[in-house]
Amino acid sequence: MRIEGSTNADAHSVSAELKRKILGGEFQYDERLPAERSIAEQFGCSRGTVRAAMERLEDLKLIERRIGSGTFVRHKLTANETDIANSTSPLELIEVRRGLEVQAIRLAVVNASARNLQAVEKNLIELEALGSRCEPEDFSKADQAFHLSLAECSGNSLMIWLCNHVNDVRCHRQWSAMKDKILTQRQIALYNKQHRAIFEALNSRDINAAEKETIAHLQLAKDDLLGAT
Amino acid sequence: MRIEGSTNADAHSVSAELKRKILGGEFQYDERLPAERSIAEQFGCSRGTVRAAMERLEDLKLIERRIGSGTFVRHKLTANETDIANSTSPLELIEVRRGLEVQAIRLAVVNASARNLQAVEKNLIELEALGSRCEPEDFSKADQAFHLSLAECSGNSLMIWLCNHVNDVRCHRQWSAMKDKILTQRQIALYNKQHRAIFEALNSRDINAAEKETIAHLQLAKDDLLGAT
DNA sequence: AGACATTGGTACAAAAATGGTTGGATATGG
DNA sequence: CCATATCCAACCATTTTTGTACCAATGTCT
Repeated sequence: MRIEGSTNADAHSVSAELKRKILGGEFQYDERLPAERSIAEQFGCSRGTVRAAMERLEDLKLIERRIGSGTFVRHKLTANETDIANSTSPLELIEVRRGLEVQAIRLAVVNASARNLQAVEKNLIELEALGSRCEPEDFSKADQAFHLSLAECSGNSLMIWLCNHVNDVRCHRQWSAMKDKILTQRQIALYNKQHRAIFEALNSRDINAAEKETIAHLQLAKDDLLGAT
Repeated sequence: MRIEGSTNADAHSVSAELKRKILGGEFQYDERLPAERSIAEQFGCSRGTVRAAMERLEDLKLIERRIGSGTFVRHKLTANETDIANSTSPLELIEVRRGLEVQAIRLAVVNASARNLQAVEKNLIELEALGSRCEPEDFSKADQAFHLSLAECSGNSLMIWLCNHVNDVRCHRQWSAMKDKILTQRQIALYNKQHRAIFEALNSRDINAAEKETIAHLQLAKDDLLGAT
């Protein structure tokens, strides 16, 4: 298990995270990245590990490094990254999730194994442990993990695949820009209540309650989205 | 037989779950899986069991293992969406369509333009013109076009994109094999009645009727599928 | 111009982590 | 009883990560 921030990270996860931040626009073009030693401290790993990750990104032509100066973003995307993700608005995303995840929870109630439920509960507990004062970024990640573990319960490969890819969209720019506005302490607390309710319904195999709670959850997310624009 | 011990897992269930996570995209291409020892702990089984499961996945060319480095996803199938298609059963497909298309029709009732409705009607007329004696292959194509034009009405680009790709799955092997059994004259006539009902509901902007008819349509398809196996 | 701090680049050895392997103990079901 | 499967505890070979030290280039200050 890779847990961000709190524990050590290997070269793969470091490069993946940096890549995500660059492609997601968190690090703008031509911007200088933090120093290697600084990133190492931030990830809780050694400088050598960070350098290994950097070499990967350099091979991908995502960054350029200059001795004594720093590391700079030099990405040339457009071709590969102009996928559906970037042209999808957060509102469109919620509408699709409402279709997919409501059906997923219905299947989950029927098909979830004991192990599936344990995984969901684990993610739920981690999510709740973050508390309502956590960083929106951290909450968003844990929230995504929770919802994906719900999809897992469906036992339907196609459903899982779709939920995974649809949730990837959340990492992109338009959504990132709104996270800070929407994910206030108050809303996080509300969301967590709903997460708990969804899990309880699923755990007791109550299909109607599970569906109702999931719809309520996505409806709230949609309302928050509309309120923030 | 395997009694569902809540914690222990045998090689079969471990490999099945890992396979699902790979196919579902939770473990993406080129990503490193958790270490064997870590997976063993997670599943509450021994490392040997995990290794047995891994060997299965290696035989299936799903993963590649490197000493001292780790286990990596080598599944070209995750690279594009047509591959998940081949490993999706018709039943799984119907379940996903039930999620997507029901939501699509709800959005369609709200958002469909006059031009959208004309396109749907055109496809519907063509479908009906085929009659109930047509080739299953031809009906399937026209049916697909009709359903895609419904998705178009949603005005949600992500929804349209997903419905397009999900419907592509129908062109593949497992589905093709069943077409001839299911698409009898009698069933084609039934399906066409439902198509007409869906269009009428959409055209008169009756969201509840549209949803009800769509659910009924997919339910019938599901029942036929179950009956044919 | 010169001193100094900061940056990435390099080298090397110790420590840790990883998959691969072996042998024997312990069930479980035929 | 045997066959199969699982578990456990080692050990091996390889790779990765770490820690440390130092080098070279750059930027900033006096």
